Amino acid sequence: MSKPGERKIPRSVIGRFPQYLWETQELRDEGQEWVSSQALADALGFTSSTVRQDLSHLDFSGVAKRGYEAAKLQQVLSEFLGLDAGRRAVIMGAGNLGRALAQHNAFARQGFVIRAIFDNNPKLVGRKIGQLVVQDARDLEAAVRSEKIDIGMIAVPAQAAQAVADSLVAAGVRGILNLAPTNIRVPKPAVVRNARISAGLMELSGAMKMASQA
Amino acid sequence: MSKPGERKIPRSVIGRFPQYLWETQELRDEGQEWVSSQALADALGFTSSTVRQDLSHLDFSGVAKRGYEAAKLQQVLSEFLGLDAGRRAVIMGAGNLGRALAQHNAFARQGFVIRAIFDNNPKLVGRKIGQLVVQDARDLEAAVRSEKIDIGMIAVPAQAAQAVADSLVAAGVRGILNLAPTNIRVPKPAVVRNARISAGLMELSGAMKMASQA
DNA sequence: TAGATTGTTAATCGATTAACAATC
DNA sequence: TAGATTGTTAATCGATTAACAATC
Repeated sequence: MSKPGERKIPRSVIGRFPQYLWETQELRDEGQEWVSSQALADALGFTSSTVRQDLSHLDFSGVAKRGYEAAKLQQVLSEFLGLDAGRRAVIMGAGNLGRALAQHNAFARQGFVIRAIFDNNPKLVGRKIGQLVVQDARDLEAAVRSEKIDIGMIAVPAQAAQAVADSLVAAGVRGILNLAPTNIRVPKPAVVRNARISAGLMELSGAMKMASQA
Repeated sequence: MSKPGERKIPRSVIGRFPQYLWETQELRDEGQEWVSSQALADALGFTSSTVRQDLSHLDFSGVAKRGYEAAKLQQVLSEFLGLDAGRRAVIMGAGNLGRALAQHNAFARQGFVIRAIFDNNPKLVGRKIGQLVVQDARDLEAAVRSEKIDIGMIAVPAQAAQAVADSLVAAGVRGILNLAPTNIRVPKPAVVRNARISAGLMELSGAMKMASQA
C-alpha cells in the first residue's frame, strides 16, 4: 500500500489503471481470487516490477506469496478512478458517432451514465436515441446544473470542437473527453483527455510502417 | 532534416505526429504558409524544443527565420504515417459502434478507406450500412485477400475481441485497432493500437480526481 | 545587416526495470 | 519450514528541455 495521502501519480500510471481493472475483472470472471503482479504483467505486456510500482500508489496492499486479492483490487482501482460514485456524462453532437455512444450500454456497466445528448441542428433536436431525446445545444447549461454533469464527450466535427469545449467549461463541466480529430485546450482546473479514433488509426499506420522496416 | 534512413523513432514521437498534422492542416486552412516550432508548441501544449526534436526525425528541413513550410510538412507527415497510399480497413462487429464507424466519412478524408464490415450474427449479415453490406465473419479471409486489407478495427464485445484479433492476424491483417475495453495481444510483426473510449473515460475520471485534490 | 528560428548537443528530468530483504 | 511474491531502493534507460551556434 504505502502513502495513501501523498499524490501526484504520473499520468502513465493512471493510463495503466484501466487495464489492470479490466484484466482483474476478467481473471475474476474465470474464478481467480488472487492475482499476482506477474500474472497482470504477462497479460498486459508489462514487467511485474512496473505492476508492483504502479499498485503501490494505491491505498491497498498485496500479500506476499499470494498476490493481490482480486475483488479488493478491483474495488480499489474503481474507487481510485472515481468510478464507484458513478460519473454523469453528456454527449455533444448527435451525428453517427454521438448516436452510437448514446446507445452504447457498456459505459453504464463501467460507471458512466449518459444523461443527455445535444446538437445544434434543429433537424436532429427532438429525435429519440435509445432512452434519450436530442436536446438543443443552447439548453446545455441548465441541463448541466440540474443533472449535475461531470463529463462532456465531444463528438462534433473538428472545426466545432473547441467552441463546444468552451461551452462545456462555461457550463461548469470539469472533464472533457475529446473524440474529434483536433486538439482542444481548456483552462484549469478542467481536464481534457483524447479518445480520437483517427489518431489511433494514424499511430497504427505509422507503427506498421516502422514494423515493416525493422 | 537529418537521418532519413536511420529509424527507431520512439512511440511517443509517433503519437505526436497526428497532432502536428492536424494543427498544420488547420493553420493552412487559415492561410498560413509557414509554421514555426513555437506556433505548433503553443497550440498543442508542448515546448518548441520537443517539436523541433520530433520533426528532425523526418526527411525534411525547416528554414531558419521562417519555420516549416506548411504544405510540405503536411505532406511529409502524411507520408511518414503511411497515409498517402491510402490504408484499406475492415470493421469487425456491426453493433452500434461498428455501424457508426462504417458511416463515419471523416476517415476517408484522412486516408483510411473502409472496405467491409463483418459480424457473426446472422440477423445482421446482409444488412446495409451506408455503402456497405454486413458480411459473415466466416468470409473474412477471402475479403482480406481480394481487397488487400491492411487494417482491422475491432468493435465487438470485450469477450470476443481476442478471438477476432486472432482471426484477423490469421487472415493476414498486419494492423489492428482495438476499440473493445479489453487488452489484446498479437504476434509480431502484427501491431495493435488501442482506441478505447472506456479507457479514455476512466483516465479522464482519474485525472479529474487528481486535479480536484491538487 | 540584425534578428528570428532552426538543428543538435548536452543536461535534466521522469519512468521503467533490476535486485533483494521482508514476509506470509 | 521453504518458497513464492510483495514493497521498495537503487540503477538504468529513455524522453524532454535548455542552450546555443549555424543560418537565412
